[in-house]
Amino acid sequence: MTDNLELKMDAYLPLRNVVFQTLRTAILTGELQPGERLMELQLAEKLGVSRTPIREAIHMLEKEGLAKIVPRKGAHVAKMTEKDLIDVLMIRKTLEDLALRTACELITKEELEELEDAMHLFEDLTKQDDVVKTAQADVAFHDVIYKAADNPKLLNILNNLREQMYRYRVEYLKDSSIFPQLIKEHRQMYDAIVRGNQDAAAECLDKHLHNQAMAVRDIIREQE
Amino acid sequence: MTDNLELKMDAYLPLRNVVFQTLRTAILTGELQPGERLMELQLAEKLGVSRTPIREAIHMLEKEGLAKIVPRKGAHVAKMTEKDLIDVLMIRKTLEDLALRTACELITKEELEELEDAMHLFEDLTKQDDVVKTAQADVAFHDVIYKAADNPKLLNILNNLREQMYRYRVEYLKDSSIFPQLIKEHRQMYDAIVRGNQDAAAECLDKHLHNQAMAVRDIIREQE
DNA sequence: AGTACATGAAATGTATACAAAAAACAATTT
DNA sequence: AAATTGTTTTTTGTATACATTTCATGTACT
Repeated sequence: MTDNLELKMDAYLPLRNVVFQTLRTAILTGELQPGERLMELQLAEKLGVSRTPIREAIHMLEKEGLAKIVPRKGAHVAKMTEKDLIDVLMIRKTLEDLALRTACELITKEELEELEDAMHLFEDLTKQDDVVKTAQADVAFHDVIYKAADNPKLLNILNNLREQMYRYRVEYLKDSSIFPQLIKEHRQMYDAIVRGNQDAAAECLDKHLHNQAMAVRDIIREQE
Repeated sequence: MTDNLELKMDAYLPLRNVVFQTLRTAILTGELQPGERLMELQLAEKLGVSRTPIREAIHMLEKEGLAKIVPRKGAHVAKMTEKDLIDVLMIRKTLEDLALRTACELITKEELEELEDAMHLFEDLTKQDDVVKTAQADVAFHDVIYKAADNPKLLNILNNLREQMYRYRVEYLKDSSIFPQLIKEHRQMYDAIVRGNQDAAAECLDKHLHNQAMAVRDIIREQE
């Protein structure tokens, strides 16, 4: 339930993209909650545009797994059940493992430096109190790894899967007591990658994902 | 280049879905070729509808990886480079392995029968001369396996990835000399699943995919 | 000749109007 | 009171009109 969606008119982008980004952020931050209806006219009036770009943005959201469209009924913010979570996790685990191992083989010196920077940035941000930025920094850390795997399709799928869990995860990042654990996991993963030790890196990743999963599961359970 | 697209008015479906199916089939059969432009007005006139459902159908095609949209430039049928093929295959290999192993654990007696039926149907169709039906039967065989894994998201991703290669693969199925090999691979995979031997099944799958990949690669190379 | 710029055609982006379906509500019947 | 039907309202689906951008062509100027 929200009243103050507002467009950030980034000049030259098609309106549908601006609307998409606006709605996406609203969903990821929980401003638009799972199950909430996405009505075209209502959103169009709220954002001051016509229905057309709203429709197209909603279709884009559906592509990302953030909205569900039911023909002739309308759209709503996608809900995630515990079964969905298990399914997504199984895929993520498999693909993140692939990405990580590939990255271990292909990563360049420059990318290793990027990874180190991303790690430090995350650590610094945990000391401040900005959940959104901290979450973004965490994403950025993993992104460096994904990108090093040099497979855009894989990157795309992983981002999609991650995003579906992301909005539940923001909640979990509000609990700052977990930061030390996250920092430790990042460092272990970084070290393993530097050493080129795929198995060790994969093991870290597995734990990291498992922890995330447990946290998200708790939040999903609460919601029901 | 095609002139005779025609809508199959399946009564109660939203027009966008009908248009989507029409265009999808045209792409998968090669009627609309990789790189060919998808112009809204042109398609709208050809199919006798307005631009709106065409636009929405094109967005759906993009979601499936069959079309590429460039803002303010328009859309075209997606092209696949050799690098794309390698990337897609890496993901497919990983996820099909996951699906197969999960299926080995979860598959029911009924589904095993379905799998056997699908296998026989494929074998029968290879004796006739309908490339499209044969290809569909091959898809159906693998679908039974995917479905047994009981993970709709995984099913969805795998279907998408497969579809991206499918239109190149139709060409390759026209060469009927490869049928014996395909039949053999299906049988080996079926046997391995019946025995619950995950490793053996996975090995079959690997070969199966490898063969497909080589064939698609050749076709892609020809196109350049 | 070659570059820059103007012009026009064609395509996509957006808004709006109208049609059709679904949902909400009221009235009536059982 | 519950169920059913009919009516109104809301919402999505589709068509169309208008705005903007892009691309190609052609012309003027150096």
